[in-house]
Amino acid sequence: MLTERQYAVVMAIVFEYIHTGEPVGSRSLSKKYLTRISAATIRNEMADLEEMGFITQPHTSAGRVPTSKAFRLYVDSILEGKRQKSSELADRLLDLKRQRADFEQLLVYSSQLLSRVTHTVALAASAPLAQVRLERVEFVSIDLYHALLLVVLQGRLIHQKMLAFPCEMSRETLDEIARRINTIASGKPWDEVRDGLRTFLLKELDEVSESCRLAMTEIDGLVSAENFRFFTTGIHQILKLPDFQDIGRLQAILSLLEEEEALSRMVRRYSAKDGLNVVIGSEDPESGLGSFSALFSSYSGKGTRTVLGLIGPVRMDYEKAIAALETVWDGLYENGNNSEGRLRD
Amino acid sequence: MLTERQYAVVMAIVFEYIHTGEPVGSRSLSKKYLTRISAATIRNEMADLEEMGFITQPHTSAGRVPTSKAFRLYVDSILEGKRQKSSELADRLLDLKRQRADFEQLLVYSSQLLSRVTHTVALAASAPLAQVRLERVEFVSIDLYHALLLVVLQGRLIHQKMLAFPCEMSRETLDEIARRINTIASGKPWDEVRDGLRTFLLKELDEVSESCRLAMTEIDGLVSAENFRFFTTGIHQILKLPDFQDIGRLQAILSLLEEEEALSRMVRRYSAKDGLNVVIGSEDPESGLGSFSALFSSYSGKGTRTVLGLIGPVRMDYEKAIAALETVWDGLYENGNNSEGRLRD
DNA sequence: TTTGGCACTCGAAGAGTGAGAGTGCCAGCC
DNA sequence: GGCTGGCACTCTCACTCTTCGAGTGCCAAA
Repeated sequence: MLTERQYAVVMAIVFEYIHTGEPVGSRSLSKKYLTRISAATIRNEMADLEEMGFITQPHTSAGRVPTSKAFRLYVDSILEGKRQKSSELADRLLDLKRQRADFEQLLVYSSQLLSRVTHTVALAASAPLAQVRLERVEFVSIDLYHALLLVVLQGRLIHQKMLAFPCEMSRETLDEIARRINTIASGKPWDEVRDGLRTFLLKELDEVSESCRLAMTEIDGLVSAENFRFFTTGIHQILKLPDFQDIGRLQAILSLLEEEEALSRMVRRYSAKDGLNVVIGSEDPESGLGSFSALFSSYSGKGTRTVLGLIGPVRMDYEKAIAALETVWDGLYENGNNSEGRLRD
Repeated sequence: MLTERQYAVVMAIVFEYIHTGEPVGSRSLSKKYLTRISAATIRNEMADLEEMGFITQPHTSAGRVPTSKAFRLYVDSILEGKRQKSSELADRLLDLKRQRADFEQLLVYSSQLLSRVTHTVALAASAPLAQVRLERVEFVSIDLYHALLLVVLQGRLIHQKMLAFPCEMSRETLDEIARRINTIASGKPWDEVRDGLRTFLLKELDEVSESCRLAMTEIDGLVSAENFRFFTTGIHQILKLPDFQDIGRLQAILSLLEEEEALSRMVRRYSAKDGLNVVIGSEDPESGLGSFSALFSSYSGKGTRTVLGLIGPVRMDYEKAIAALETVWDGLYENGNNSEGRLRD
């Protein structure tokens, strides 16, 4: 539906706008990018493109600003092509991996790295999948009234909760409870076993039923929801950008970043399918991104869903940002079996 | 060294400045606060006070702005008196406590509450004391090459680390290692046992020495440093304040909040003694607080040091903020044995 | 020692102006 | 028919000038 020339004009406008932040005029386009077409011709094309919704004018007699539709076109064109990996970034990630941190920690370090390199807010998240399998349950007795409940999930994912019992619970009792739970539930997807387990326990283990019931509801809360754990870094990075001297826009994004609930909804919505996704804030007012864009790389494997993302201004350097995210993401998962947080070296 | 009247003038200037944010003129002082003294007299006093360093003029023919010296005077006068507790705040905290969360979680909730009420950034931190006693060490075997190392410290403080072993480690071996460590080290302050333990282990447990040595260095890193764990909330709160429409100041504080290292240094420096401390940023340029002030409430008990704090603009409502912090802090620790994160109800 | 009065200072806000960038449209050219 | 150069028009931005008001400092009188 776009002629080749119109496409070229849109791309040039987006490119120029990303690099200057100012409305783009026909003359500068003709001079810098499309030297074979005159400014007047570009003006005509621009009028059409404006009608089609790719660009707008902040006011008469100003240049054109790309709309989210144009950004989408631009981003898709980048995603289609191949990006060059930054070998420097890959090296620095390798350094991180040598520090033998666990996977979650590595994820945090990676996001810090990303944030510094791209001058955006980086976001890392991991969540157990709903259908994750329960490996086993274990109690670590702390004193007579307290125990640490460890839920070991598939893929070495561990959730834990300190439990307070209303009555004395000996180590032996706890071990026995854990043994019984494991006999029934180990190896099964948690959402399948949960209900059966609860009724079983409440009926069979009458002598310790009160504590058991308590423990059960706790376990429930631990894994039942597909809750992301979030790590964000680099808020100060976006303050450096010339775009956000105006506080109002910052407020929106900071509220979003501090509100795990909203953040979780946003991430779940836009990282639904594995791989790299680009969300342009103004494309969907309900995203909560406002005048920001986000990139998400996500992957579901053995029990966990992992997301690594960037949040930056709509006119961020997508090419660089996408390349950086891909480089880091691939670095995280490369060496085959190293994925899923394996710690072997 | 200040006459009674000079003192009154300083207090009135600070009070008015806190509530308006504008330089305070002699006329409005005479009208609003010191009705028995004429503006001309106040002008004379102001000239003296300026010489003494309590107030400054942003430019000739503007009102006076209090300096950190004046703020300090004001804050001290508040701390001397008694504040009224907000019963609403106390009630909301009680609600939180009923949710049976562990102490650290409760601390986080409390700080969120504080942030909302005072419109400042709230900061919660907890750290094991250097001389904390080791209760015991436990390994939870995950698979042949991985185990979760749990270090149980005095006061139910738990540190943990996922360990990767370079060779197979059976559950029995791990239990044996833990048993030996516990025999020697349990009940002793960690910094005392550490060195002896290391040499003991490296010599005695030769057959599993490589893994042991690894485990030991990990334990070391877990407790050796007095590392605060930080939780901050409410960054978006300070964006609402009229003072910080200027990005530069925000940048300083956001960098500080995102840099755990610097934050830790700052907190350690200003919450050295138990109780409530007020830091006025401009009083000490090295604080990193810039044009912000901070309140810290801190307490060291059975193994942990806990800090709850607020960071707000220098001209924050200290009276309200101090009262709020005190209310929440007392709420956290009241009911005697409920302190230290006891979970009984 | 305190007070009223007066001249002076300075910044904030508003109006006016010119420069510059950009557009839309028209008429001519390939 | 599509492309281009030219021209009139529009709108913002930055700058200057002016006015207004709040506030001071100082002096002389009570």
